[in-house]
Amino acid sequence: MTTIQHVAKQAGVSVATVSRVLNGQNKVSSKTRIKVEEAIKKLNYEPSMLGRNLRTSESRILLILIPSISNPFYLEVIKGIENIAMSQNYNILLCETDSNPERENIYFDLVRKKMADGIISMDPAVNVETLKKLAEKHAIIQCSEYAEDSGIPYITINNEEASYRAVKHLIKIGHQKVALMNSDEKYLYARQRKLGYQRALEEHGIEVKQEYMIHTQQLGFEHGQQAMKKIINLKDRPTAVFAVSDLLAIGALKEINASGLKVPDDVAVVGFDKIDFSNMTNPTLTTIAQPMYRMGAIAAKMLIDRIKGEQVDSVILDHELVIRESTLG
Amino acid sequence: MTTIQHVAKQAGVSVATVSRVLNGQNKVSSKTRIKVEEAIKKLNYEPSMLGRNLRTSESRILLILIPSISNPFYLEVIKGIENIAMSQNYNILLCETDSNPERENIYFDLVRKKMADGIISMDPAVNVETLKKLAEKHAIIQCSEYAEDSGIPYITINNEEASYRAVKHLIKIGHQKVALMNSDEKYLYARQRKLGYQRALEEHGIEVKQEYMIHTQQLGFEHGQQAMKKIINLKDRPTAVFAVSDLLAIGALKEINASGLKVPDDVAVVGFDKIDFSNMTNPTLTTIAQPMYRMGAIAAKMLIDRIKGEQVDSVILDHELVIRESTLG
DNA sequence: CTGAAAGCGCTAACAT
DNA sequence: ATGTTAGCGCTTTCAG
Repeated sequence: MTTIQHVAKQAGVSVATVSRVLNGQNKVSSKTRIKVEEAIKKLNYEPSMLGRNLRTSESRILLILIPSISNPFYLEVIKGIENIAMSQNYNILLCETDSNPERENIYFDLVRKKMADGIISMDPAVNVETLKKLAEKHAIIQCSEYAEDSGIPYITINNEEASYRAVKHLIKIGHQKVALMNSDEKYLYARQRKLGYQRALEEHGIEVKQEYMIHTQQLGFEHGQQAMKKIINLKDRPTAVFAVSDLLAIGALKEINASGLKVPDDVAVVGFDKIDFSNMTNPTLTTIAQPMYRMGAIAAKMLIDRIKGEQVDSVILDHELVIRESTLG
Repeated sequence: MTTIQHVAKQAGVSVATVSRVLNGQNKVSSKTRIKVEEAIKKLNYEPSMLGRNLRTSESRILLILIPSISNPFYLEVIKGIENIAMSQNYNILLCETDSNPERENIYFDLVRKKMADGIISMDPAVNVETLKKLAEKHAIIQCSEYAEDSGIPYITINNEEASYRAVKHLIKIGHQKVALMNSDEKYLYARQRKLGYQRALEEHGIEVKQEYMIHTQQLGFEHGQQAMKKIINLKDRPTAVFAVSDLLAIGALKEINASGLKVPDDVAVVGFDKIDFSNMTNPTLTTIAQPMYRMGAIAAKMLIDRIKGEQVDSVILDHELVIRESTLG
């Protein structure tokens, strides 16, 4: 392997000078710079990050914690993170926890062991206590999902408001019997979206029925199908469903169809996230758009600032209701 | 920061002994082992990968090159890679090239600079010459897409055969006018799947029409929609479409629907990959199932073996035709 | 503007 | 079984 030593010898300078050229420091005369550059080219030298990383005591790796790689919502956020990270010479390690504490701990170890410089946590199931502990010594940002009083900076949207608007839209187009397809209320976003749902109903004098609020274990198509099955079998069947994830909503669409009912005539459906696929279903899905890319980009910037030792403030981003066929007519 | 030195001092042993305990070597008496473990716990010591990595001259990172993170096909493969990698204490760096040579080069630099120990390339658009050059000094495996005579080990399925079976199925259920929705033929898999398409037609004495073979720039819903628009407007409209990706097929489904035609009665559709979505469409999509998870797992094993300096052989995996509603009736 | 030298945290001969 | 020591490849004072 060619090292900085070889280059120094070849160029007839010291390793320090080679290092200076490598790092673009201007304290090098153009004559020696050229000598060094020629040596580098001639020897086909590639500086090793291993040496540099040890010396500078950084890994230039950002860790991203997501529950599942299968949810397109995260993918779009990741794109935002990635672009900012790359532009600042950071690389990202995608860590899928499957909401499994054991896996989570393996990933946390990565930052403890200096394999990563910081964490963007998007996992609702993350152990907040561990996270807080970790945040004492390491740079951490919470993205989308967060623990309110953890003291760890976060970026998110106003879930309660978004949910409120989705349900209000359903009420406005004439629905009185609106079901909520929610995920487990141990997650903050689930509690927030439920609050918005309730506020919209109450504001219009509609009774909040316990049996209209269905919970799913996870956010996947199949879970949406199963939950929809329950809703369809309700004795006073709802005429509209607000699902807290497009994946659930799409599963619901499928199930409604399978049962011979029509969307939106028999049951209207609203999803959440505006994933690409939500525009490919038949009918297309009304949904809440989150600025996923921007959320990721800002989260990355926040984290890098944090790594640099700066103080950063939490951020709340806007959302938008996108009306499509599943609530039309 | 607590280092191995501190632990050694605290335990009253040498750093070598601490290192031995850390790496689970059995050449340590249980008495000293306990002393060391106590010191570690007391000092809350976490070994730094940075030091170890430099010393052992490895990064324990595997680089995965994919064209786009948005195609669920890759996600499933990645899960397979990830599981094997984690079990062997490797981490994976997901690198999305967007089929952009510039980005590709940035990622290649990561292995040149010892930031990664090896590469699993899944990018059809990869620069084969660069890859070959890189493979001289670094561990590389090609996954799914490959360059035939590059000398770089690969794992894939028999694309020609898979395509042949898909088209044969369409012919068997009565279709004579079968369109091929292919991607750019600069990609090997596109050429192979075209070959299978042609073979199936020829075997049944059906003329291969140039205008029945449509090409898309990328594998996305919208590209499938656009391509389907062209197919619908053909003067002798095909009654069946074989798309080389589920994403394209789902776009096609959407477009057929939008034009007022019915699947499968007016147009039958077959996709490729069996991504999760393919079972959520209406109607559900007939498709070729690839063993994505297994493909990833084996690719990871191959790469790690390669990193260890072992010789590995290329692998061809099985595929399967999954018949669903889009070709029923 | 350049060089000498220290040292980041760890592992692995080699010696005992 | 344990300790001593060299050194992985790099950056960064500190001198000159």
